[in-house]
Amino acid sequence: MTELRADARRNLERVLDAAADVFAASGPDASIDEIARHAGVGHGTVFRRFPTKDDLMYAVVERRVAQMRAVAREALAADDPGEAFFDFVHRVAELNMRTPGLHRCIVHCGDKPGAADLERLVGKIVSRAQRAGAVRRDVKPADVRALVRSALTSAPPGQWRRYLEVVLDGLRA
Amino acid sequence: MTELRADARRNLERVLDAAADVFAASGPDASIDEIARHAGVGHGTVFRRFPTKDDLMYAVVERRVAQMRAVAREALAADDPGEAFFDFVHRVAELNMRTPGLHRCIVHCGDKPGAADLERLVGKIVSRAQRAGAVRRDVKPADVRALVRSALTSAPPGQWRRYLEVVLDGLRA
DNA sequence: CCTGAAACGGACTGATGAGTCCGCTTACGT
DNA sequence: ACGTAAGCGGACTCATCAGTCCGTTTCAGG
Repeated sequence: MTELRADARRNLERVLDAAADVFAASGPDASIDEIARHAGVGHGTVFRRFPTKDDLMYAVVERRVAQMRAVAREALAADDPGEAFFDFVHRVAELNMRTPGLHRCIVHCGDKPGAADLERLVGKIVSRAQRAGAVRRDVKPADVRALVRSALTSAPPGQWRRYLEVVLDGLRA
Repeated sequence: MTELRADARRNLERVLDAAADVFAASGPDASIDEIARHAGVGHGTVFRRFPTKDDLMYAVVERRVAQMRAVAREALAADDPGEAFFDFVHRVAELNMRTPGLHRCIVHCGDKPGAADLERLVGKIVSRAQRAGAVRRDVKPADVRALVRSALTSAPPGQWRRYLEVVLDGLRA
């Protein structure tokens, strides 16, 4: 069952690549038809591998979530908890704002794929920074995520760094 | 032409009231059919008065924008510029968060209706507060609006006051 | 080769929602 | 009261998009 025919595997890759491109460009509203066209296959082919549009989106989003987990693990290994936290936020923001459409897909997915793990890591980063007195104590990790995310998505193109600084200033103890 | 027949005027009011209710409950995605049903008229009747859905939404949004203008004028009349600014933001937030759906409509409208005027008033409030040293100088009125708005819309139900405080802290000089 | 299973792709369905049209109804001036 | 224009409402069109189905094509093992 894991053994796909050669053409099938090729098409599967094409679909995933196309989906990454199109979702990155148009966000979660991208249509399956457009992705299929971009991949050079019929949309029936897409649906055979991914029964629903969300399934396809999760597959694309998963890669990004994995990257973020890696960044989070690095932050936990760093020495200064406060610096680690702010650096982590900056790096994740940088990662996501390179493809704002994909970022909106992550939001749309409600963090379904490998989110629990990432959530746990972020929780550690935040509470460590709070214990070190670098971050105000009346916020939870979910609050940090929501606030940062909203600053990023509401900023006009090219302005998100400034907006992020404002929110991060507000988060300092 | 401005003289509507009595039944027409009655229906127009019903439509506007229904639209206010439904948009407040469901945001900009509310369908014309639902509004018409809620008003007890056919949807043809709605379209006769408001050629497009956006026209109807603007009409509803206009009322709220007028309220905000009034609050802004009060703020400009206050003595302490810094206090006036933060108080203004709080009051506008309070106003909008009582009907989050309508708030989303305002966002959707991109501030089309009477926004220029409101924009101008807010500009004065902000720069006055900046001159008084209460607000950081590297933000423009549009930034304030975007940041506050994003904090409000991204907060979980009941949490928006906390989120607003974080952003306002970030905006202080 | 040659055959059968796997894969393909596009026609089709079904749902939704904006906006149009027109035959019927109703207000209101005379 | 009555004629008519304003008003009504819902059936209809049109577009979009997710998801299904099935006749045809293509791969791969013997």
